[in-house]
Amino acid sequence: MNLQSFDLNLLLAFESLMIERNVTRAAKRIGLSQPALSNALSRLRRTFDDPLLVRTPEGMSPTAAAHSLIVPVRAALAQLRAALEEKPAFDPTASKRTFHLSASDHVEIALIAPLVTRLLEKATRVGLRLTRPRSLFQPPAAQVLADSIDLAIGFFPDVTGLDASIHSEVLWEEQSVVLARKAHPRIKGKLTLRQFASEHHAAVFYKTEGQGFIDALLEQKGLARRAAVIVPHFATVPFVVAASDLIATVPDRSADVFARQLRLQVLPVPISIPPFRMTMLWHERMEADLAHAWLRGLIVETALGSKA
DNA sequence: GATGTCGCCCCTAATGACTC
DNA sequence: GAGTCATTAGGGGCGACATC
Repeated sequence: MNLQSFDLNLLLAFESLMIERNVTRAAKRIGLSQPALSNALSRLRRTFDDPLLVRTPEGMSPTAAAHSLIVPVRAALAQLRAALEEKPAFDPTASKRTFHLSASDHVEIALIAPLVTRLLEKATRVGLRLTRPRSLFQPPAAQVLADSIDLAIGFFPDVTGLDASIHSEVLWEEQSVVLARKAHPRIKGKLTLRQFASEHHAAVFYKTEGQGFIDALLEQKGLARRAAVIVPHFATVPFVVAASDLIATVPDRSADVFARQLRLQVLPVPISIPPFRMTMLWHERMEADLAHAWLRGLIVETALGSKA
């Protein structure tokens, strides 16, 4: 590629698109009109000979090429920003900083474990301190992010109404799968919808009352399931499934981790469950913090690379 | 240095695709 | 059918380049 004929502003457009997964919001983010960003996207597509982001019912979904491109692009932009701001670059090998993260148990299993491996390779003295969010699906208040949490990572169904001071980036899209023990007497690599409804479940319920979304989906089809065990978090579920004939519907990343360790089979859910986006949130006051930008880059890199 | 031409990028407005 | 969002079309501004 000839760098002289490449508009480097396209990298900013690409970064913004990868963060927002929406052309309108990505345009607003970098101060362009929506058609201008749409045009920038089409130029990016021509340049890289790849659609990069494709329209889906859930929004603009990055291709494999976009995923592999964003890591070096982010690194290059971070270096440029550091150079332009004339601040010394963050040295991960020398830093003793401890980052405070808010994450659910699922995020800990799917992301934090591989993140720690990378952290130990690159920044032996940097620490992580994790706290459990008060509400799993509600983003923390802007003041909390500003004062006591460096990053909040989780499934936040509605990030459109966030305070303007909160920045967000989608890390990955999670699919749901079914876990059953390999020695299950009735399940051998396949699961019909009727069988899914008739088996006893280990269910994850964050609320103390009301109906779960899987129960609502089954009800639409005139079916119901029996939750023999209800727990408030994902971490217990694979152990319950491994020790019983119960089945459980869990996020695929956690399922992959536990299936390898606990002799479990992972099966497609025989009912259409929309994927949910795992998102990282941070306060705008962290934007100029090079150490924070470095950690965000490492998290994005880990999220892209830790999918089994 | 001044002027004209060309190409690029952004804008507004219109259109198309998709979902509910 | 209405609403949302991406794409396309046409026009204007601006910079690069060639010519005088």
